[in-house]
Amino acid sequence: MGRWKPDTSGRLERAAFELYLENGFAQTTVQEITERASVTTRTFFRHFADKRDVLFVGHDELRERVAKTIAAAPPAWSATKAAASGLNIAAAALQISRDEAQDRRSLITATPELRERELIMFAAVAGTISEALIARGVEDRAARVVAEAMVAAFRVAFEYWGEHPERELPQLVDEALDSLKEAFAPFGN
Amino acid sequence: MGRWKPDTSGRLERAAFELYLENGFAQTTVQEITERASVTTRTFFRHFADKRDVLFVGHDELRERVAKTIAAAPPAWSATKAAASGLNIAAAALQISRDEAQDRRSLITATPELRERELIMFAAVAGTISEALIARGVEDRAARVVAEAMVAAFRVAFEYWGEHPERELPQLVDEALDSLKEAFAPFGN
DNA sequence: ACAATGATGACATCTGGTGTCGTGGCGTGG
DNA sequence: CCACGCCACGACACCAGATGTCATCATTGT
Repeated sequence: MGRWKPDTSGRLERAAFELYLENGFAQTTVQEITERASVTTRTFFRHFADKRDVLFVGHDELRERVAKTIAAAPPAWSATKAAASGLNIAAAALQISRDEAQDRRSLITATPELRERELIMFAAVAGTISEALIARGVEDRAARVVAEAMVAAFRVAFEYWGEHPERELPQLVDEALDSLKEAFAPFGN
Repeated sequence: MGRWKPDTSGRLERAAFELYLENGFAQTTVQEITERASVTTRTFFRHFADKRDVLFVGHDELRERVAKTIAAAPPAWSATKAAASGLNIAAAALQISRDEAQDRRSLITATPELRERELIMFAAVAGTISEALIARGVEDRAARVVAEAMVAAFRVAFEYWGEHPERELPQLVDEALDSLKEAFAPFGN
């Protein structure tokens, strides 16, 4: 038996998530979280950069998977098709942990502070995708624009998923990307 | 002569902007700002929601102008063309106050806290454009996707403007939108 | 057995942000 | 011309998030 209970990080994460859902994000203090997890408040900030961070752990890892997927796409594929394959991985992952993902989503959309953080995360995803496209030979600025636009489509699909939880996220993403293609088709500009 | 010096809000805004540029955003305390503006710290928070807010005043007004421009676009125009006209207004406005806009841009990109706020602002712009498109008869989800994607393009152009201040922002926005059209052209999907 | 390591507790402190009440100049209506 | 209410700000108290620093002690490796 160790000096302290094991899995401090996990205990903090669960305690925080529970309390955020029970009482709301703003109404939850770090002290309450650490009391439930039986650590000091100082320890909380050793594991998470701030109160919001606890809701965004694991996204870095998912981003890596997206990047690898794009890198592994057949070289013949267009930039948009390669990027779309990456976004599909992310959508599928979220679809698997649907209920938890939706709970987190509700919290985030209800809290401006968390929305800000979410947007930073999506921006990071766009940055990663952009790099992956550049690695495939896409010109710099075009890569950035395409990555940002496609992440934007993903974001809209993700929002819509919150309003229609019974739908499947990967399909919603496909539909959003189709909207893009339709809107920017060369006629009707 | 009034009981207090006039234009408290303006004095605070200028003092804050100056100090942010002189010492950096994080290194500047609200107390320093209010001392320079000769008010109490409590007064600062009566005029601005938080320390970051001071750098984003006036954007609501610009957003309104964008919305009105889109609403006033010829009904025959496509959604993308109408939205583009709105973005051009914004780009032109920023181009006019180029130096100040670039100073603000530098500050924001250098400060994660401010980037978050900037993204919220762009999200608000996308929301406004989305509404304007819906008012023109565009279907809801398509409007959201198009608005977000085009704002994303604007954002990339704006970033690029920071790296190439001698270029003209409106033209950079056009180029970014062209990238979008090219990427989502129906061949090569 | 002993030293290095590393996670945590304990304590102090700073700063952003909010609630509340008092105060006095200004404008409006009688 | 006076009285009244409004409104911006000062003054004060207070909370919570976040950070720096040092002590502590199980674990691990030698």
